[in-house]
Amino acid sequence: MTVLEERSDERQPACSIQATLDIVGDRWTLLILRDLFRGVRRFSRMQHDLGIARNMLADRLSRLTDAGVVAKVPYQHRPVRYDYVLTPKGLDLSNSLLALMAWGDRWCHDGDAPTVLVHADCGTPLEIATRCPACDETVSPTRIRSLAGHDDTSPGRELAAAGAARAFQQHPTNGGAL
Amino acid sequence: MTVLEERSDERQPACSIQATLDIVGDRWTLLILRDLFRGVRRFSRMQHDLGIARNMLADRLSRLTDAGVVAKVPYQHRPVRYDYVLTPKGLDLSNSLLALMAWGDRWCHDGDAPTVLVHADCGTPLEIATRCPACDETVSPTRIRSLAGHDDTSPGRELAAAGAARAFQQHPTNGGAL
DNA sequence: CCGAGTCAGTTGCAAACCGAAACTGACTCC
DNA sequence: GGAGTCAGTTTCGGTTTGCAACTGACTCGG
Repeated sequence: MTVLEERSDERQPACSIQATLDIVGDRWTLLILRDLFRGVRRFSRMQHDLGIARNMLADRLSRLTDAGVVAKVPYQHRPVRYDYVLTPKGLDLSNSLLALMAWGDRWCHDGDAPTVLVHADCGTPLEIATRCPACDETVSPTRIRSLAGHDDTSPGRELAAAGAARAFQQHPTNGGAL
Repeated sequence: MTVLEERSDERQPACSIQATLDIVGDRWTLLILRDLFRGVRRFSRMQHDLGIARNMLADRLSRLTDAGVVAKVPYQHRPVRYDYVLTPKGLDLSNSLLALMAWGDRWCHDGDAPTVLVHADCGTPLEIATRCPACDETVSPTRIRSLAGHDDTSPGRELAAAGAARAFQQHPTNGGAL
């Protein structure tokens, strides 16, 4: 039992972030998914791109396949050789990858992104955002509240965002990136 | 040198996803950030919430502090005890966390989210989306193209999304989540 | 002022994880 | 038919992880 699956003991039984990390919460797994999104489909190509050990790659791909995130489609028989392609479940991770990438662009590369993602229809650089469908506007972290889904008791808790922002203001000496 | 920092050998020197993962690409780190977003600020509370070993927690918090994602603000002297709060850099990770959470809601809990995030101003459940600011619309993964930022040669590559979707259609027998 | 309790963080050690290299089949190409 | 490629699997030693116990430095009640 590896660290990737051991969380079945469920300390936070119903946390979706934990559930997601149980599947993709591993540096190699996320980098493999990045490669898949970029169109890399072959074992050897990924191995070369990532510099990952082959046993690790084989292990991660089979986990992803078991999880239904990736599917193996044979491109050759005897010996069977597979392309690894994203399933709909895997494609749906694009927002997550994009959000991580956007953060890296902003904070690790001073905003000048190594690769820019643009809208295929008009060429405009894309952005990722939390939105309120009713107000039809982008919502800042300070305007987010969490609501218990079922078995919790606190309705409408303030997320840390606002509080943290306040607390942080009071100590402007800390934090490198201010 | 841990797995968290060893990537300075830079196989993909300018990949923002890799850069991001160098900082937060670790299951504990992301769960710690989740707690911070929820308003947990004390060492002992996090330790109890997460079930993480204290040395791990101390290590991760000091990494996050070094990275400027978290700041320590003392709430007591002799002995100095700290609140851990998100810096602006840390707050900016909310989109990433939300995207991971949304994915877990959809694919690990059949869509019935354990916790729902709503707009503080109107109570509407939020969504996270990739958007084109010019077209003012949500962009699906298949309509995304990648553009090299500077030192690459391939302008306007098709991301895997479209191709993978096609390839996957041709083999509808694979993949658990169809 | 004393002893119990709490809290943040460190140290020791066994277990789990990781990656390099070697190995295995089963081709493909000349 | 021999060399080369490809997708893994196995082996093995070093690194990392995490539990448990320990260390300071308080706080609190009396």
